[in-house]
Amino acid sequence: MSKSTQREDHLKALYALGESQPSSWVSTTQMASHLGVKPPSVTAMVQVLAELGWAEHRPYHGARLTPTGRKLALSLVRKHRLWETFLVDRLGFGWEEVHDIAEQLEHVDSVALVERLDAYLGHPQTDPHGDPIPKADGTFHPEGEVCVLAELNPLVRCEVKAVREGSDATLSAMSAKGIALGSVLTPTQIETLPAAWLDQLMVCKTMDDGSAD
Amino acid sequence: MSKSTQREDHLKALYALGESQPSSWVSTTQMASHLGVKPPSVTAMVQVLAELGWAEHRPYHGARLTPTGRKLALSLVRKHRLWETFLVDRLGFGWEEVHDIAEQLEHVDSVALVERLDAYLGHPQTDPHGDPIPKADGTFHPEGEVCVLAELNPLVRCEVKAVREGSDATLSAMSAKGIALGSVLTPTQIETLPAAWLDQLMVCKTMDDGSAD
DNA sequence: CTCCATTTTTAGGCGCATCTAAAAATCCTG
DNA sequence: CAGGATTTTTAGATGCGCCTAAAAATGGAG
Repeated sequence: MSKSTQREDHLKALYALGESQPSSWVSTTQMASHLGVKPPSVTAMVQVLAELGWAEHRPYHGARLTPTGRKLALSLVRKHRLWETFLVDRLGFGWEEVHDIAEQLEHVDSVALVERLDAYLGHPQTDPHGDPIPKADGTFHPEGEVCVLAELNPLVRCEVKAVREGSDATLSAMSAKGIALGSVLTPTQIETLPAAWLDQLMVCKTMDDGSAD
Repeated sequence: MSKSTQREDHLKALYALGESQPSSWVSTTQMASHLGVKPPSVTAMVQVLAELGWAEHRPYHGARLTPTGRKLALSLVRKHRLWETFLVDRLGFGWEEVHDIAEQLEHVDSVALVERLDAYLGHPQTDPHGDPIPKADGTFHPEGEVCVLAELNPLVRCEVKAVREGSDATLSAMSAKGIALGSVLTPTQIETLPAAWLDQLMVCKTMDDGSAD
């Protein structure tokens, strides 16, 4: 709120249109129709974003995010997708109902809130639509990044990469269940595991079903 | 958001100052210092609220909510306190950190969101500061109102008023634990009860310790 | 390469919420 | 109850984000 909802919306539009497009310059007309305002309003706002160092404006050619602007846009996307996840996973909304509400929630200004929400939701990697959730530093969870099994959200096929703080007893119990480094776990399989293991198994998403090789 | 955050803030100020005061007329200067703006700004806004039918304005004497305005103000208080409860109970914030965040969240406009949040939190009757949370209809949970034990939030001393859907076995198990109509349950006691009972026991808050009579 | 159609920016206004300064009403004191 | 001190409202201006209409730049067709 403090930093102006409108600026944030223009920033997000610039990001959304810039990513999905071959040429990196986004026209003000495009942004205008995306935002539901008239082109002159966009021109004015783009000039403000340029003064803030969040965007470049090449008159009569279009606008483009600066690295700073991109980071800010990603933090908005992050907030939006975390809130959507909360609304669907926790409050039981249908995925098609949540966009407008998340649109409002994403403008709430509190770093602590976002980070606590992220932790509360189990550091989800994608939102309910399956779109990836940027991390706090503005990067994405790369395909194949290692995380704690407990934080794998949504549950997907994954490969065991390491075991943390495992006693000998735990390790043998795991191998008794056929779990070892390189094992592939399916969502259904994961749900049958002892809760304590979820914090010990380090995994990464995989397409490999573990049968080959 | 849609209805203007500022109007809502003025409405809330009017409610807050009007409730805690003997005379029902609130001066614009009071509101101004409460809101951190200058008196002329409040005058202007109060005139808008008056046109909307949310407040009465008696020039040079002060302002006062209409019944409609009071209902709107209560729905804002409701949202504020529900969000505070969420932030503390679910996200683990300290009670002193949450006011500013709740201040932003309360302006999010979605009836469905508030009602789902309320249910998710277990229909709490008070917020983390102990202030009562208005119900959706703008009334408060009266002292002594009957609710399901599962929805008693926060846990306080309460009296058993009825048992819902209890099989004979359940009822005798309850009496074995000393629970009957009129029994008084303490928070520590409640935590030891079988989870299933929480949905069956109808209780109301009480000060009575059940020993007399 | 010129000229016209299209896109984009500039110019000039409007509504909202705020401000300061000045005018008006109230209230308090003698 | 008169007059000055205080409170409150009115008047007029500012910043922000939006608009429409007009001017300027681009770019494509002949």
